[in-house]
Amino acid sequence: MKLSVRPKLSGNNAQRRPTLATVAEASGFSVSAVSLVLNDRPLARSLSADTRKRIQQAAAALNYRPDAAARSLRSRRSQLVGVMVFDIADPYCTLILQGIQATLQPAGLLPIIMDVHNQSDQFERFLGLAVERQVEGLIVVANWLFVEIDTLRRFERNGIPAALVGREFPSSVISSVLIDNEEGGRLAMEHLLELGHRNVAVIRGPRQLQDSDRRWRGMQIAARAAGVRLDPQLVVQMPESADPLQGHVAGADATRELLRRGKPFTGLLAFDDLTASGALRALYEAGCRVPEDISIVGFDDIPQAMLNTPSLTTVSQHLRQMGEVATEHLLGLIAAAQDNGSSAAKPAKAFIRLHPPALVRRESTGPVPKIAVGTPKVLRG
Amino acid sequence: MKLSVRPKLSGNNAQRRPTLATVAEASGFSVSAVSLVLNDRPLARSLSADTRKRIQQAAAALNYRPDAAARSLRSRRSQLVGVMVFDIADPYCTLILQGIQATLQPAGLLPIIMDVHNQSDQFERFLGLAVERQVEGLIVVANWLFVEIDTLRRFERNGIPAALVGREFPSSVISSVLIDNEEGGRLAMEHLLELGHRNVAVIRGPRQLQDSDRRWRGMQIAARAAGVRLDPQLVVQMPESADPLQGHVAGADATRELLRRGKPFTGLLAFDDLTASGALRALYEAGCRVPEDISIVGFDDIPQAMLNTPSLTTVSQHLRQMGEVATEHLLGLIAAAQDNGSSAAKPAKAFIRLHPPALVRRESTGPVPKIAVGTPKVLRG
DNA sequence: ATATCGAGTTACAACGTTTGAATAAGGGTG
DNA sequence: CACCCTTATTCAAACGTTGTAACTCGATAT
Repeated sequence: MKLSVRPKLSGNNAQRRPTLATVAEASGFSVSAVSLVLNDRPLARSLSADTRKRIQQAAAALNYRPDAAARSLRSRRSQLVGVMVFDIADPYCTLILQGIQATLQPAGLLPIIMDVHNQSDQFERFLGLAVERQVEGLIVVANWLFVEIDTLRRFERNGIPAALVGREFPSSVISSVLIDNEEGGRLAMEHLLELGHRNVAVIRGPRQLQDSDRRWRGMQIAARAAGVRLDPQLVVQMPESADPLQGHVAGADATRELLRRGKPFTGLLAFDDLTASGALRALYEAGCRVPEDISIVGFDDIPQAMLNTPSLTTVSQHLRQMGEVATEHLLGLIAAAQDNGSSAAKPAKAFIRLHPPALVRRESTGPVPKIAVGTPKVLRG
Repeated sequence: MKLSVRPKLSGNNAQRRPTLATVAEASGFSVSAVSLVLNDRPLARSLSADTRKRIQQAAAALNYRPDAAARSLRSRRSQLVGVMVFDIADPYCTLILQGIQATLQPAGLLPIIMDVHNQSDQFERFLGLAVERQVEGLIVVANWLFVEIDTLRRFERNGIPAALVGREFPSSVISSVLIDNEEGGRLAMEHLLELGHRNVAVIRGPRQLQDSDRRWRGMQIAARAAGVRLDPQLVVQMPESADPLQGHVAGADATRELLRRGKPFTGLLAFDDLTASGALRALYEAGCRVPEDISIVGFDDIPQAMLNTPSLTTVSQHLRQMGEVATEHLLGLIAAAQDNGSSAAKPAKAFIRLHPPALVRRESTGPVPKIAVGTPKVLRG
């Protein structure tokens, strides 16, 4: 072992992290051999067992860790996946994030999470970053994202595999995983109908959200099937808002509006759980009890739905699972992109996966009150 | 312009992303010149204005973006900061995260967020990843982190600048930013005392959390100062739990226990907001009204505190701000580490910053009831 | 004796960027 | 005209990895 062969390494004792060269020197083999062994490449099979052992020991002794930058540069694989959420403070997002992270991890990929806060400049910035970092894929949690559809279109160009969660997007390239909103709306309405409610109020979500219309359609279908008429007087529309947490006050406002209109109702379908919590507040102020006087159903099943008093009956989106499904799909896309490389550019047709919702019965719904029409006190008589 | 000089570039039309060489070829200057100009290096001043313009135009035309991997490799700066949270689904974390992200962004640093889920193997994994990715700094949101203190100690070794949020850590290297829990406890207790409450119950937090004891101490101090005795019968202890969201059920259980003991009380200091929401539930079940019968104070001021019915009076931690402060401090550490390089290793003494809390008055507290001692119905008579 | 082989191992050229040193062309000055 | 000083520009060597091509060195076949 000629120790003075690499004066730079032995001389420079400003203790840098060990590199392949360090391990090579320590073990007495070449850099190539070390790389082969530590990556368990097929070629490493042709190295003698003893060599492999010595290299591994040396690496362990030095606590060697490959440099991700060098590796990405050389292998053109960043091991990074960009994840864009519209607002990380929204509980809706975090569960999906957990699903994404859990699925990415065994694949050896690291998520780069970015909160774009519904701002299109942040959106641009993130796209730029994603390209610079050479992310291998992109996941966008987009249900409450108000960025113009056109900006999303930009994804298609750069050719990076991408998946959307919570929003359908007409594209030949980008797939979507989202809840079956129509079915969810149906479930919610059916639940109230089964409990005997006939006067059902509805708080429709903001118009810019795809979800709003679909849930509403599902509710209508269920009502029609049961031969129940939905009184237009009992339907209110939430205003547009860029902040999902505003749902609470919007829900309270909408409910007060309903009460003001004076039309009696015993059931209330809120756009989502935050809306429902706002409704709870408004009803509480008005002095009517849930579920004794009025039953409320939410949507999403965010963790807080369980914490409300009374806890919310809601339509579960299985958010974590949706994150998992989207990520699994993305992993497939990434693998495909890696494979064909320059061969037949098989574009792996985009698909849209509607995730089945499930009704979660909790305390905010109950049988229709027997006395009178069960309207709140303020409306009786 | 000799087009065939670089056959590799012009021949290989499997359209890769443009590199410096591409821009160089297009503009007719050297790679060095392009690099100099695009990075606005001092040396670029010596290039003619015309040259600079042409290079910039070429880069823009090609939509050139530097490759982060190559750049990190060469410059030994990853532009990455590792951010560890104990549970990304905890609203406590997400606000801090927003503060971190907002502060990191103008500094050109990208956070790598990792949810370690209170598991020590995840913790290890993250540390490994952070080293591989050569993160320039580390932020740990650690208030509800149960990893043994020893594992945290490992941070000190690797020499990466680090900051903790929400937990004090005896270290000469790692700084902490956390709420002044004692002051917070004091504020909460004083608030109830000012409202006239004399029989105040307390739900103490899990023993493993530093926060628990300190808040308790602050409460005691305030009580003593006012000459009010805290009845041990009115103090309950939350069990240990690795899941912060469990706080809700633990809070409900603790409150039921308080009611069971039969000692009348009109005020209740909960460990945190989730605990308080659990208390709300238990009191609701027991048929007593908040704040008419009993006043409740939470801690943290998570967004959901506002959404409760009634909304929670609580002690605000200014979570976003704490994230910002910790990050700013970390940026300083990083800059220092970059500067001295091999010169005097000035270790930038670790500091502990106690963030001042603030009482937020909402609906869950009110004046002590006049009738009787204001005990819940079940306890009266 | 030489050609052939395969097992074991290594040299070397990338990947895209940065940067100190080097070069080339003017433009005075002695 | 040899000198040095700007000004404008490029060279070439890294950074740590990876993977292909090539090299040794015995052993076996010709």
